[in-house]
Amino acid sequence: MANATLKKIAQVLDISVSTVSRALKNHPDISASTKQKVMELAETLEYEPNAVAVNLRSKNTKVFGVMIPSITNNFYDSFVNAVEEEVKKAGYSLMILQSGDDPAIEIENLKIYRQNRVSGVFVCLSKETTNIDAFHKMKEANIPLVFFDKVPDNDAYDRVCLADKEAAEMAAEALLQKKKKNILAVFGNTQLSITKRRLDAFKKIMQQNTSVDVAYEFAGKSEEAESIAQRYFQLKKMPDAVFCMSDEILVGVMKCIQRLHINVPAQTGIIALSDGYFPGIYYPEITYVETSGYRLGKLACERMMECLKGKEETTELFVSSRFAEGGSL
Amino acid sequence: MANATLKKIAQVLDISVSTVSRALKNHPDISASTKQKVMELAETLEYEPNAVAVNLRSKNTKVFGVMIPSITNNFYDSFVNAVEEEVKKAGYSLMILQSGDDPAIEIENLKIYRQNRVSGVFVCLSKETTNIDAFHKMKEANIPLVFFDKVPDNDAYDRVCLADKEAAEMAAEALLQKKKKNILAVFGNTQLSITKRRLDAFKKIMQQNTSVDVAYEFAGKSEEAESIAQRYFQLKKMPDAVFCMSDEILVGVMKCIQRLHINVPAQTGIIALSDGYFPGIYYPEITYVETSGYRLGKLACERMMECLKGKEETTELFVSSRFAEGGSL
DNA sequence: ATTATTTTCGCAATCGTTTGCGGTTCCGAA
DNA sequence: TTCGGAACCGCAAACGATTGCGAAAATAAT
Repeated sequence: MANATLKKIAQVLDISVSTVSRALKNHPDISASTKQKVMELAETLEYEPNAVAVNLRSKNTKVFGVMIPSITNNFYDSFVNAVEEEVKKAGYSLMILQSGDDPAIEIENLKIYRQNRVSGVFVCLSKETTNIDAFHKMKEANIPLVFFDKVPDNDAYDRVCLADKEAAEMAAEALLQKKKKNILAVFGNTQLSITKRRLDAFKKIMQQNTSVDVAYEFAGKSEEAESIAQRYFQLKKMPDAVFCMSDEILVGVMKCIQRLHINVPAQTGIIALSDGYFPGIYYPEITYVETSGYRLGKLACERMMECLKGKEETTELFVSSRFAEGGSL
Repeated sequence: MANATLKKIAQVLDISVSTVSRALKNHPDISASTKQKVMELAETLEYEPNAVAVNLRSKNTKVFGVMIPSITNNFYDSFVNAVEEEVKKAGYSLMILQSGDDPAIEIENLKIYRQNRVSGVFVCLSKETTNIDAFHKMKEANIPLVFFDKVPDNDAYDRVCLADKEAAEMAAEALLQKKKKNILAVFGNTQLSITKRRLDAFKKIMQQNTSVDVAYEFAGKSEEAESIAQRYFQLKKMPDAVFCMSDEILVGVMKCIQRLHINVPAQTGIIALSDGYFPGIYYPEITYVETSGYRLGKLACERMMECLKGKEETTELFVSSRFAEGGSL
């Protein structure tokens, strides 16, 4: 008998629904014998509480929203993976929606989250989002928000980010230490704050060392990174090292490296900021500074849980970086 | 005023809750003037229906479950991507749970889906699952199930699969057409039915042509594929082509190719079964037979929608394959 | 003016669960 | 015998929305 309810159990035993409810929760008001009977019947009827009804009454759905530009992305994957692992321990589930980097869909999605009364939402902003008014409504609806990765420029929100500054600095210093003198540095979309932070930090280190020549380029997609690399590696004076701000860029650059049969690290060095998967698929493996989506997910969960406990002050938190030696520099 | 309810609107306008409900749904019983007032107030109060309450009453949550071994997997990603895109059109959302290839967690997850009264579940079985009794309960609870990719051997369930046989045949024939005579064919875990199907089809074609030498090897992970390739490419008689059953294997093989500086396709040809992303990151791009997670997702959705409409007969459906010319063969 | 018919709306039940409050029953103590 | 207090359980409201049915008011028909 699937879909048993408290009422059915009550009718069979000829007792009230409230007694059944209390018995199943081991409430002290109920006698041992009654509890026994109720629990046995519940067992044989395969009773399972209707979460929807429980949610309505408790006003707590135990569901978190996760909004990302696209799920087909290694970085977001590992973020989602971490979050799913973590919140499950506390009995929460995930409702994942993709924005497709479209602010209109983003707003639609927020509406869905509100209507479903999720307990909180993890948000990575789309590339195109400039106006974050829509997110205010969530605050009004008392739904905690934790931004990650692409976060708004607003101290009124909780944000967890990669330690972009630190990571870019580590990479820059590694390049200097290896005495690289003619560096191609490829960054992503300049609109993104993530790009700005990495770029600024990288530049700062480089400017301290005037004997180093750095060319800064920007690529929104792998293909652009590939053609940029193509251009530079056909110069008489080839770069002696390439810095890749992201996996996407690394992939593009490496395709060019393969095309031109450039020997790494003999002819040129490579260093990237990465989650760690892609650096491992090449030979030699790429030296990278880790920017872990997984650890970011864990951190975001921690923050979310604090929000649920009523923490008021908003903060910006960072996950630290780690240098991972490959053989490419 | 966030979290407005029908009741609040009713109180303000001094009318009944039912009238408010009908007015918002444009019910003919309600006068135009009343509708006007209700809708305006709903607008200013930013009323949004409580999906939880609606669900309880309608017994329809408009949420699908998606259970996969792990979300950090390109193939499942594109599947989930497709499903999310598709079901959103019909107003559905997704609740994603990972099994971690653990049958016990799988059963736990099914319970969560039942308690949340999801409208249906897309399931990819874990590698370890042998007993599928737990899935019977879903049928009893009247929750439609659509299995994909790793599906049970049971005609009582709906299944959508890649056309493994067809894809493996296409790849095999491409190898023959290119007059390859000494082929290394790397397959995945032999336990998986997906491996068996691909292997059988591939072998069948190859056996029709006795002049071709094929070495069959099996790798559960990228690293294993890499060391297998390493072994074969150090032989006096190098393979003149490699067949890779999956992206995972392709990545491992390609790492070896890079390590040994083997020229593709001059020294050896490569062909793979793949979703299409990884073949594009190498130069030359890898020739592959497409096994699209995305299209599998679309197909699974179609089937799910039919289940909701009450289709009784269960079927096994396949997504066709497509040959994609790279430059690696 | 009286009856018939619309138009317009409210009552109350329902979905399944939880919980404050009050009401029996029963036991032992005064 | 009577009172006090556990021990045990049910009533009813609540969460928010939907809907069949009946009722009042307004309009039309006779």
